Amino acid sequence: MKILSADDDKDSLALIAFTLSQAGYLVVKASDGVQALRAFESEGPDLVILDINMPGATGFQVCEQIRTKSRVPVMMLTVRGEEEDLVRALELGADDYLSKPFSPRTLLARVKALLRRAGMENTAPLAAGRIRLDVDEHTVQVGSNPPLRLTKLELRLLQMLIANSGHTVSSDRLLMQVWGHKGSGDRQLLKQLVHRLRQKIEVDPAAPQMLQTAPGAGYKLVVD
Amino acid sequence: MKILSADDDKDSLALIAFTLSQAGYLVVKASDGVQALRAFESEGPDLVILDINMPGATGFQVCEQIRTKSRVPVMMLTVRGEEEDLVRALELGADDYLSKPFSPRTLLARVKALLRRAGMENTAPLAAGRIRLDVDEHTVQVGSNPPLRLTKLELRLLQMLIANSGHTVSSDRLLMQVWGHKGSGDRQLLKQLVHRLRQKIEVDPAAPQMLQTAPGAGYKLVVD
DNA sequence: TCGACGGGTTACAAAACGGTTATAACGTCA
DNA sequence: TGACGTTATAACCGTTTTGTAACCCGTCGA
Repeated sequence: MKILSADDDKDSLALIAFTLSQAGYLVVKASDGVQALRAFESEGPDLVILDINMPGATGFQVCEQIRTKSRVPVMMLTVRGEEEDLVRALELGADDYLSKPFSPRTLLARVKALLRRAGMENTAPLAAGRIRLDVDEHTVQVGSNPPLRLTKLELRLLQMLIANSGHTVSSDRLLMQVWGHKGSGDRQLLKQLVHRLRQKIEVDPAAPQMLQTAPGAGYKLVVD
Repeated sequence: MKILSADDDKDSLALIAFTLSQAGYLVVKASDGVQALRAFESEGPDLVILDINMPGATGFQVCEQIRTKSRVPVMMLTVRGEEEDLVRALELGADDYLSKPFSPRTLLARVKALLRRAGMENTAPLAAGRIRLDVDEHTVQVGSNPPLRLTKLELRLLQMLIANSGHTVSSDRLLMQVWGHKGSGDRQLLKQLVHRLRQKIEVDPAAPQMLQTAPGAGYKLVVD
């Protein structure tokens, strides 16, 4: 498990790196925003920890950049009392925050919780019932039918539904997970994507068996 | 979702209650530590917000008491610059803190984050007597009957009634909780919604057993 | 006895929702 | 560049949900 930590305060960075290393994580360090972005590109970490106040590019900018291309969990470090910063961070798509100063124990607990929530810890068995998903190939296989190619968005949607198979996932959450933060509120996008996905995976797209609608709530994947 | 807020500063308490109510939470108020503990016992809130400086019993004491019997998320309110307080609060088992003064937006963001972290956001198995509510699916199950689909408003109403099951909830309170500020004063909306909900969940909608009227006051959910 | 009031019921209109289709914008790759 | 697959935006339709108004019918006090 690889974690990218960016902070311009050497001591703080060292403490974070030490704590996480002790816990068995591989830590990549960056001491400013530009470095952080470069490291993000080259290392492809599973989680990112960003200090808000950094030279080069602020944590906000880095977070925003990362969110344009990835949904990797992001934790922001704020200084105590700067609530405005915090709100902005969450709005930019950060998944959690931690106020300095914090204890190593707290940091570790939060990191673990984030990884668990993102479903990173257990290599997500991307299958449910008769549906098997191949993320690398961008394909699904339903039953013993030949595999179908999926687009990026279709794949992500199906991924979310499979991860919660049997339970309804709210439209808002799907919007958030599939499109990132910007998509929130846009019903049409989801409507369309669901429609296209149904055309591909349902036997009779007009009477969906697997990708069912939960009126007023969202959608759910029904497996036998 | 029920939140207990304790603060001896009337203005502060009112602001918190208003903000959270607007966001759809059910708020229980307390203006000192003793009240807070009593309310905690009787209401069983899903989250507790405690001001540190309170007469009766300080936020510390209340937090400590709560922690002896519950793992409910606790947020502490501190005044800026009192670092020792903060550390002590976290040591006593508080999950988060907020420095006064704070913006409503900030409060809401933190509360949501806390509930999310506690896994309360949608998995709350809301139930009272023979009634079980599935917020994700937008369904109720009465006894062993097949689950019924509820609309958004019906769900919210039932949620409020279940959260206070056995006690009468005033019409004004329901109006506020279900529709937000705009609905205040409009009895007809509530009348209608109650009627529709009764049609769905009551065996004989003309003689309601569960969703009873408290004449001149409001409605209450009666469970065996 | 009357009439105002609160609550229940009925009926209908307005708005929101979900599915569908069409079309435009965008990105990629030959 | 142009063709293609993908994604975004808009319009339309039928259905469900919600809002609004009217009426009914008890109770209660003048």
